[in-house]
Amino acid sequence: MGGGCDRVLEWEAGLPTAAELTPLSHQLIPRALAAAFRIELAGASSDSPTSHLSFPCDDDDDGEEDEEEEEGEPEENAATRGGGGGGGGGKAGNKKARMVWTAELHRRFIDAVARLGDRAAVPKAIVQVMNVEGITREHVASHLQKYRVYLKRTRATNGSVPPLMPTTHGFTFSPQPSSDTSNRGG
DNA sequence: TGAGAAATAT
DNA sequence: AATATTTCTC
Repeated sequence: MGGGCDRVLEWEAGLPTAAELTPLSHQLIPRALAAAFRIELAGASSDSPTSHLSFPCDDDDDGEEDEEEEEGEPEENAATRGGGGGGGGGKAGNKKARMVWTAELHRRFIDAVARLGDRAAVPKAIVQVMNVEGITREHVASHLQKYRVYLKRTRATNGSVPPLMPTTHGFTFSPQPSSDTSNRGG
């Protein structure tokens, strides 16, 4: 089964292009880091303009237990999906619904945080580098808490055993920032 | 205004 | 339990 340690960022193609990163480099990201991206992106010259991920929102007014799915919209998690995702039929203009943090969304989140670094891993920046449609600062802010709490928990108990997350999402992210790791300087 | 954390609500 | 919302502080 292929697999093993697949740290291959397949969604790498969905990363924001230089044009989108440029505005970020204004002050959010250290120039050295931003510059590194430019090099990568420049050399990659990948297609995929911008894959917009969106959450499978289902408006449910009364929301207490019991929920039925009538719409013909198959619950398609953006996860395990390359770009297609909501681009196909999902039309924007969704209402507010509970955000479903799929593994894919997590990846964007984790990766965004990793790229920015503890220094700039703020909701505002994360939201931007994730480039997920419909996501808000509050969304990531809320999850950021969970994420941080999770880290604290794992670190507090033991700094190396719990590779798995007690959730259905599976927070399996490697401590490795990435191959580029251009955080040099200083 | 924006982020971080805790409490709190659904 | 997971996510959202609110409250408070910096």
